[in-house]
Amino acid sequence: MTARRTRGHSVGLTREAVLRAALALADREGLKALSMRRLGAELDVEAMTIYHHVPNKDALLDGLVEQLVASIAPPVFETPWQEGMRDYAQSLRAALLAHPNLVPLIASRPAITAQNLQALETALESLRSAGLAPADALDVIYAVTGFVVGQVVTASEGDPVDQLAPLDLSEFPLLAEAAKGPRDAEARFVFALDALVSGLGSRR
Amino acid sequence: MTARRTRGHSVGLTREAVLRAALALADREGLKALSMRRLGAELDVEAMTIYHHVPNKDALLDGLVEQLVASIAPPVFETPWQEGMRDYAQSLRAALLAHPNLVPLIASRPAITAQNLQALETALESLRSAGLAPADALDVIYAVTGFVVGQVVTASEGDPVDQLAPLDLSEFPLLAEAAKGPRDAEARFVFALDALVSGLGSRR
DNA sequence: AGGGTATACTTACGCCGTAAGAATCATCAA
DNA sequence: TTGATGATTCTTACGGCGTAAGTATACCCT
Repeated sequence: MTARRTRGHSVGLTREAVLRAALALADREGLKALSMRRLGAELDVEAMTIYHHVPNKDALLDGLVEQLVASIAPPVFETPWQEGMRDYAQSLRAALLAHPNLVPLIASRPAITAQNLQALETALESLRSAGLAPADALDVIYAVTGFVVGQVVTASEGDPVDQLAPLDLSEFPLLAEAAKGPRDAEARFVFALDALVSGLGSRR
Repeated sequence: MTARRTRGHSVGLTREAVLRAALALADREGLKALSMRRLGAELDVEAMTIYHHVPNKDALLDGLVEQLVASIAPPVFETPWQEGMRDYAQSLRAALLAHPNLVPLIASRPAITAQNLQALETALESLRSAGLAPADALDVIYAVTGFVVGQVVTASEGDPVDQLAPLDLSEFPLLAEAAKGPRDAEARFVFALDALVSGLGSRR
């Protein structure tokens, strides 16, 4: 009854379609669910068909992080550059939090592609007009990028404070007291980001 | 000829021995090589035997990160606390760099155990005698820990500057200029760490 | 009309994590 | 001494994985 496709009939698969479906699947069901067979099913195609658009699974995963990194708006800096740097950090964090299941991927594969290098170069230009020498600018970008990744990674493992509930709080009085505050992940991030950026500013 | 063991003969396996062998294998051949069968071979035991000392593979991986986190010397803070915080960051970084293959693990699983919470509580005590209120102290520890993880994670993906070689440098003049400096990963880390810690200090 | 090329499918191999159960050993009570 | 009990290990098997190799079909250009 159903009009089953046969061999040779193109279904119009493209690398972009594959990556989009992979991203959707990973977002929806997690990285472990993202297998070639499962992704094939999602695309209504046999697993091996995907290999016509992506050389292997690692390349597919690389494609996912490349897409995610590319989705970040290229930062623009004015004088002083601190505010632009905070904006950059926030949008990087937002991009990561938009796809929490991909965070472990980001943390384990390089995201250096020609396009991303171009964005980096543009940022360096922008920072130079804001008064930062290229070497210093690179250090600053590097510091902030790593910082954001770290904050997101450690926070996405679950806030330590949240894990206190099932434990005996009385054994950890200071922790219990510290956890009383209304601080959430966002506030903590802003607090640390402000500290880092202001520290970077006063140092160079 | 060889004295082959048979069923029932205990080989004296313990959870600790399993974790040690797993760590050694992951260090030597990477996370992908760390399969239950392969680990069994390493211990001269069938794969299923391992399940008597560890409920499943995820628990084994959790054990690895728990061990790694526990290997960090509990930080001690005096007045002012900034120097102790830098020491803590350095020893955390050293612990991570000592097992680079585990970094993706750290980045994807919680490391909250009773022992680690105890270390955290101790650190909070120490920070309070150094003049920091518990809530602020927790924020600071949280900021620095995430920062270190992020620096290690992004740096262990390979320095972007190192990846420039095969590319056309003339397209990215500022990047090329910035890469000329003698900055290595260590120097970059210290630079960013100093900025963060001093920023944290001047803020509270 | 016919051959080349792109696309998709099929089959198969060697891995993986682990559920279920059988075999052997050490210990101890009767 | 014997026999039951529990601890420890090995064996077998299942479903899933990534992907190499080969096959079939459809479209396009001459």
